[in-house]
Amino acid sequence: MEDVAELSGVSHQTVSRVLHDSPHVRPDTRERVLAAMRQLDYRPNTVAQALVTGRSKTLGVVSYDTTLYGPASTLLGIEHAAHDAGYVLSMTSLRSLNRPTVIAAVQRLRDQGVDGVVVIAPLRAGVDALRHLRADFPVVAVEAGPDDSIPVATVDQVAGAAAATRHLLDLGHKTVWHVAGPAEWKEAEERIEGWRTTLKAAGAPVPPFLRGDWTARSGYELGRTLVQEAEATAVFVANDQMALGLLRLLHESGKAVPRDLSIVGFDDIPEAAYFVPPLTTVRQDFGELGRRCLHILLARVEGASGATRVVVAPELVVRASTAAARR
Amino acid sequence: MEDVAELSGVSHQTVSRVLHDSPHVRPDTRERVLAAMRQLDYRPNTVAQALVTGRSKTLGVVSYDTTLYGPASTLLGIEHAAHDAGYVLSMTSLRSLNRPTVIAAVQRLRDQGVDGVVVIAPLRAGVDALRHLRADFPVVAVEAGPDDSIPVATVDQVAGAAAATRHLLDLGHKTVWHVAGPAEWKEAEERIEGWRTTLKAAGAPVPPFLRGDWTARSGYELGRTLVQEAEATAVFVANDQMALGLLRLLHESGKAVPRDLSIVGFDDIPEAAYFVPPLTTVRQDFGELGRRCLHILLARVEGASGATRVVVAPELVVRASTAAARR
DNA sequence: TGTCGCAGTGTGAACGTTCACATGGACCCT
DNA sequence: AGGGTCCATGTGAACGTTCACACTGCGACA
Repeated sequence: MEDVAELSGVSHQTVSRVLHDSPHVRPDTRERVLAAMRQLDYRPNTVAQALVTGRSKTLGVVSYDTTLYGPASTLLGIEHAAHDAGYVLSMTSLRSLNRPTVIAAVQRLRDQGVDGVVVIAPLRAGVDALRHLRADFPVVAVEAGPDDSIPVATVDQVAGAAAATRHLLDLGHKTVWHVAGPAEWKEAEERIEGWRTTLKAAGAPVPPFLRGDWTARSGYELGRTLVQEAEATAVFVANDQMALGLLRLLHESGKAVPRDLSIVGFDDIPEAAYFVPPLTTVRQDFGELGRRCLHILLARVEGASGATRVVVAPELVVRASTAAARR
Repeated sequence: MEDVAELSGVSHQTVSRVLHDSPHVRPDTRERVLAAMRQLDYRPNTVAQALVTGRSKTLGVVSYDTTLYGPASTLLGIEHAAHDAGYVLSMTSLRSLNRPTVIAAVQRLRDQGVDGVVVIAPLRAGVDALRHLRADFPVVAVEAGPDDSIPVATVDQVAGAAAATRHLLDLGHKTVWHVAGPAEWKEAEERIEGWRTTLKAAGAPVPPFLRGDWTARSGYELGRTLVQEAEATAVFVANDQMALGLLRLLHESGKAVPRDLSIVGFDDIPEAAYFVPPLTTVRQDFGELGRRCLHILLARVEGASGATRVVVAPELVVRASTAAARR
C-alpha cells in the first residue's frame, strides 16, 4: 500500500480511501491511484484488514457428515450465498456430534476470526450444545435448532411427513406404517410426529414404527419385519436410502411395489426417480435452506438481533411407488 | 496479551514465549503465566499472528460440485486430515469450472491468506487452469491434474476400468460395452482408456461407447440404445448413478440382470449394494484420496518442493449384477 | 580472577491496514 | 472582508502479535 501511495504521489490513507470507494477523492486522483494499483498488481492484505476492523469477511460452518445428501446440498447453498455476499467460508466437520465437540468447534472458528457461524447439527446433542454458547457471537442453526434461543432455518418436517401420510391415506389405505430414522436425530422425531398426528386426525390406527439408521441396509433389514405384517399396504419411510433398501427386500420377497405395498420416501435424492419403481417422496429444498440460513446469519453479523425462525416448505413428489389400495 | 503479562508480572514477550513452549522460560514463571491466561480466559488472536508470521494455519479448497458423492467424500477426507494437522479449511465451490473461475478462486483464497490450496477440479478446463497459476504458491490438485507441473493425488482410473472390464471378460463375455461420462471429465476419458486397452489386449472387439453425463437419467436414456444391441451381454458403466438408470430401463424392458446383461458400475456409492440387483462396481477410496492430497499440500507448505504424484488403487467389488456369459 | 557463554527476560520495531483527527483551500453567505 | 462549511488530503496512533536484539546475572573455565 505504501508503494502504491508513493507511486501515485499520495498518502497511504488516500489509497485506502480509493480502495473503499470513498466519495472524498477527486476523480483524477482516484484514477492515478488505480493505475498505480494495477501497475504494481496490488492486493489488499485481508489479514491486516481483519486485524484492525475486527471483521474478517469469513463465516464458519460446523457440520456433521457432509457426505450425506442433505448436509452436502445445504452446505452448497450456504457456500453460494456466502460467496455472493462477498464472504469466504471456513468449514469444520465433526466426527462425532455432542456438546463438547460442537462447542469446541464453534470456539475454534471463533478464534480463527470468523464473523459468525452456522451449525448444521441435526442431532439432539448438537442442538443442545447450542444452548450453551455465549450469546455475544452470531450463530445460526440449520435444520433443527433449540427452541427459540437461537435463530434457525429449517424444513418443516412435520408438514412433509403429514403430506406423505395423507397421500397414502387418500389413496384408500387403512393405515400407514413408518420406518423412522435414529432417535437422536431431531428430523426423525419430527417425521414420526407428522406421521402419527396425521393418522390420528384421520381416525386411522397407529401401528408401531420401526427404527432405522438412515442407511439402505437398515431399510433392508427392517423390511423383513414389515413383510410379515400381512395387514400392511402402505409405508412411509423416513428417507430415500432406507426406502431403497426396503425396495430391494420386497423385490427379493416377491412382493410387488406398489401393488402389494405403497412406499413413500423422504428427501428426493437425485437417484430416487430411478429406483425400481420410481419413488414417491418428499422433496426438501436444501439449497434454499442453506441460502436462507446464511441470510439470517448475515443479518446477525450486521447487527440485527432477536431470534428468527425460517421454515422452508417441503413438497410431495408423486411417482410410481404409490398406488390406490386394493379393496 | 498485555493483560496477561501485567497480571503475571512479566513482559508480553514472555507471555508469547509461554504460548509457544519456548524452552527459555523458568518453570515457575511459565506456571504463573499459564495461571494468568486461565484466569483471564486469554485466547491468542490468530489474525494478528497471521499478520506477523505470514502463516494463517488455514488451507483452501476449491471444488466444483460438492453434492456429488466423490467430491463430497474427498472433501471430508481433506477436512479431517487438515483438522488433525491443526489447520482450518476455507472452502470455495465453483458454479462453473473453467480457466478464469479456477484462477480467480485460487487467487481469492490466496488473498484471504491461506497457506496453500487444494483444487478438486476433475474437468479438463480446471486441470488446464492449474498450469497457468503462479508457481510461487503451494497448490495441489486432486483427482486429475495436469501432466507433472503440479503435484497431484488421484485414483488410478485406468486400472479401475481395466479391472471392471477384465472381470467381465473373465466371466466369458465376448466383449464389453461401455457407458462413459462426459468428455470434459478427465476421469471419464481415463475410464474409456482402461476399458478400451483391456479389450484390445484381450483381442476382443471394441464396440462404440455411449456418452452419458453421470446422471441416472442419462443411464436410463442410453439404455434404450443398448437393449437394441442384441449382441451385448456385458456393460461397464462409468459410474453407479448411470448404472442405476440403466438397471431401471432394463427392468422396464423385461431384461434380467445379470441373466441377459451383466453390469459393472464405478464409485461404489453407499446405495450401490442395495440396487436391484446389488451392483458390482469399482470402489474408490475418496477419504484416503483426500487425506493423501492434504499431506502433499502440507509438505509443500512446510517448504518441500518438486512435483509429486500419489496414486490410490481402486478395488473391484463383486456383487450380483454380473454373472458368467450364457453359452 | 577475569571473561566467556548461556539461560532468562525485556525493549522496541515491524506486519499492513483503518480510525480519529488535523490541515488547507475553495466557496458561499452576511 | 470575515467566518463558517465542506471537500480533498495528510498524519500519527492503534489493532495484537512476533522478531531481532539488548540486557542482566550466574556458573564455568582458563
